[in-house]
Amino acid sequence: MSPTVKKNPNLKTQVYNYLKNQIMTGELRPGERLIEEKLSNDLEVSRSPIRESIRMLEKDGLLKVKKTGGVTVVKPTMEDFQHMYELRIEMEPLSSFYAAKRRSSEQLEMIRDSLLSGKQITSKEDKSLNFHEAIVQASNNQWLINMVSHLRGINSFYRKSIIEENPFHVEQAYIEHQKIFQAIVDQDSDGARKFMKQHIESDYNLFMELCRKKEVK
Amino acid sequence: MSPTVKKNPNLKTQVYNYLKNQIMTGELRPGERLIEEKLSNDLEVSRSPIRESIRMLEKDGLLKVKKTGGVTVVKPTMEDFQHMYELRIEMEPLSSFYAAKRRSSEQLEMIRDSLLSGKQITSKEDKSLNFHEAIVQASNNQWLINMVSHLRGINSFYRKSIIEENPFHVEQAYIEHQKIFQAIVDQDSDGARKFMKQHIESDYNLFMELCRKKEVK
DNA sequence: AATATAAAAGTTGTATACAGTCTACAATTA
DNA sequence: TAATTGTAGACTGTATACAACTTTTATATT
Repeated sequence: MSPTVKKNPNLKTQVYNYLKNQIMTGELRPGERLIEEKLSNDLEVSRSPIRESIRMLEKDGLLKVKKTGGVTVVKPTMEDFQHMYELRIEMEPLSSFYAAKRRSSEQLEMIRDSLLSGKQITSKEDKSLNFHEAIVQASNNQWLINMVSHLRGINSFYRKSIIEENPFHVEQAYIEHQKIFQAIVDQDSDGARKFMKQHIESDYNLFMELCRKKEVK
Repeated sequence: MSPTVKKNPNLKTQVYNYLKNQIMTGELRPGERLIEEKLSNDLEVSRSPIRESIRMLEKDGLLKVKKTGGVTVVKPTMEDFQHMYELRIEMEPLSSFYAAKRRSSEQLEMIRDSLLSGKQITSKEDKSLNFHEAIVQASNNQWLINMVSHLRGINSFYRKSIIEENPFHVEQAYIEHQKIFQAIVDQDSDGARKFMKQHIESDYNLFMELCRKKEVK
């Protein structure tokens, strides 16, 4: 056997990735119930790896067990959203702060790349994800990376659950990204923190505005 | 085991709690490997609930899989510790901030109780856990509660892993707690945030000092 | 027709079986 | 002696079996 051939990750990991993706993309709707045996048939694996991946997704906050038994996709409320922003508005600036302090030159390049690729995006997809992701990575704090990635993931899923169309203010975002980037280049950690805070705040305001429009409709 | 009448929480939850406790108290040492079959024999349950609780503990950051397969108790480094404090030093003040804003009168009573019970503790155990826990709860932000509880849990476990004896500065801590509490009573959210930040900072300094002493020895 | 009750179907929780993989150590060869 | 191969035993990953619960549907009672 060739030693170069990468072995497939185990089934529980594949199932985990599959389900996570289904939830994130909205194929599995909030509130929808997951039936282990049905998944078992559809994916052609036994229930064992399915149950294990369900436990992981529970911990991710994407699934929740009903008191009676049985799991459903989490159904976010506006309050959840509010609470998540209360966190993001502190933690993302924190990640900028440490990114400015500790980024390696490779990491700086990663951030620059994602900044530039974000310039020419359509309003359909949120490539700014990459910019933010590159910044947390550059914070070089594994705990911060995990928490912020997690928050951003759920946040984007929640956002999709609450408002269907999701226009991003591309021009505005790009300007804000530039300011953050420059501060990180200059290793101006306080500036990086401040600009990121403003950026998240304006994202929050945009979101709230969209929610209000939706209510009116 | 015996399929007699068992109404109580399911086995995976019991196993999860048991293992978590074992890890937190240090019965299971950092780096130690967990053998599913051995646990299965010891606890007299099958491997199924054991595997599921292992997946949960992995997500908690208490266990990690080795590339070869098999899980071990996480072995924290000083860098981990540093990184966790970088987070706590932001998030605990944040929880104080929202506690001051949103605490119910019942929650305020809970905080008062834990403040007073913390007054007469020995230096052996950290009852101040309760004070901090009561405060996050009063933030009424479920996401913040989860993250801070998680951080505090791991932090205390890590602390135990690095320095054996763990003297707390009871008097000093009580004074700081009082200031935080008063700010929460007064709904002075900025004050609550500031005092909590000072408190965590002084905790951090104490910890670093202990580490240095240990190195010298 | 409404309500209570029992039988059936659907689902989860747990145990067990088994195959493939890894580890350790003894036997073999250079 | 050192390196290599073989092999038994130890573990894990996955599948399957089955009992206990739930929910639904059907039946009986009033």
